[in-house]
Amino acid sequence: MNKQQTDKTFWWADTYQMEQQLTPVVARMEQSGIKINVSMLQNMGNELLQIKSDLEQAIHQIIGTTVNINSNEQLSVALFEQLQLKPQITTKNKKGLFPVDKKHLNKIKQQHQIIQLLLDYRKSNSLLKFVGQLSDVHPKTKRIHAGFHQIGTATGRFSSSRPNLQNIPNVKLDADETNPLKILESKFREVVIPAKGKIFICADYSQIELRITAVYSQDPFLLDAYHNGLDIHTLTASQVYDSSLESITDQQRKVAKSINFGLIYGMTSVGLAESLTQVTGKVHSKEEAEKLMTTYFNRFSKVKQCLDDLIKQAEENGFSTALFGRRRPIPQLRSNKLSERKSGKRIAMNSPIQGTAADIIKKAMIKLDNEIIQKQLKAKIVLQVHDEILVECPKDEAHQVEKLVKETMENVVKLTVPLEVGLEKGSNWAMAH
DNA sequence: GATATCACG
DNA sequence: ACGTACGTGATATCG
Repeated sequence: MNKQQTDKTFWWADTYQMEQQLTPVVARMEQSGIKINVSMLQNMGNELLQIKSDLEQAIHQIIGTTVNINSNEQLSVALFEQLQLKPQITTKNKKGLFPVDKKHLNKIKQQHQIIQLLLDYRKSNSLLKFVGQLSDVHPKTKRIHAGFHQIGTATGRFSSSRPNLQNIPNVKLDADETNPLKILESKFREVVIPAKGKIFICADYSQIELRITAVYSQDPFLLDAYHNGLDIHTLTASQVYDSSLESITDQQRKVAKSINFGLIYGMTSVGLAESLTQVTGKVHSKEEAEKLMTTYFNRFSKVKQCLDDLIKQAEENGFSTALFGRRRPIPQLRSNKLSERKSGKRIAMNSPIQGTAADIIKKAMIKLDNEIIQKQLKAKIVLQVHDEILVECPKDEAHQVEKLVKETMENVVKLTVPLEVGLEKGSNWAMAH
């Protein structure tokens, strides 16, 4: 390491030091691994194989056995040329074919019974891949030891691989759910279990990125909401629709929630319209989304100002800066292509927010792990999923560790809005108990 | 190796 | 007149 890197004045110093402190924490996390209920997973796999082969047979019955369902090219030809289904989209893809992605399939679902079969086939296929990945356990301990990569992402987040434990399906079932695939999907976090005599404590930051947006913008509505524990989406709806908090409908709240998500992503009218269409099940136009955005930014003018500032700073510097000094170069801002520059602007709005959240949870992991060691507890951090930490601990430690995790995460940094942590305990990662 | 698809936050 | 939400990893197909 050269002298410049250890110099406190070097811009990377704080972030670098934090990453160094985090390294042993990650090492312990990887070494601990996490236990899998292998027999349950196997049963799920068998059930899925059966479902998949039934679907395969039904689909081939309709379009003929020569078609490879996994080939989008062959599938597109089969649907739109052979079966003569009417595409609900004007633009073709690069191969000159109509797309067969989930979004488009959903639009043409009413035209033919085969579409639902295809969607289910894809789902069973996708779930079977998780079965395969989670089966890679140590023969003695039945634990998988995934990789967690503390550096490497553009924003400062973790990534996970071999297997990726940060994209395990997270489906909460409605009480009246009967779809067997949905039910199977909801069981994937149930096969992730603590060792004998231990339990899981799952702690997640509530809306951490939106809170960071409040900190960055110092918008009075957002600050007020988080200081007084108001429902942020309902508040947003009441501003956008100019109505009282009590009169906001479920639909209006859903719209507001999409706006708040979009905010963090540097939303566009098309992106918002698309998200609204997904969330509400009704078609929403680009123009409608544009009006919503205009109203939103009029009401939350400091948010608008803050996003503009983030862009301006990134354009001047060539990089974005998160709250604790983390930088991300954004060369797209100096591209000759308009679409690239626009993309760069969205990155400039999102990176400081996502990056600050990443730093906060990293700091919390360091502090929590150190506290655990200092107090000679047997608890272990076993997973991190961006705004969530999963701890495995002996049952007799549960009470103490629960409190420690929550307080550590909530107080690891002091911001102008409080950080709130939700806690769950359980005998598996689904936490349904 | 690029592209598409699909799982997560 | 464009092309659009941010960040990841795994897998199958196709050239």
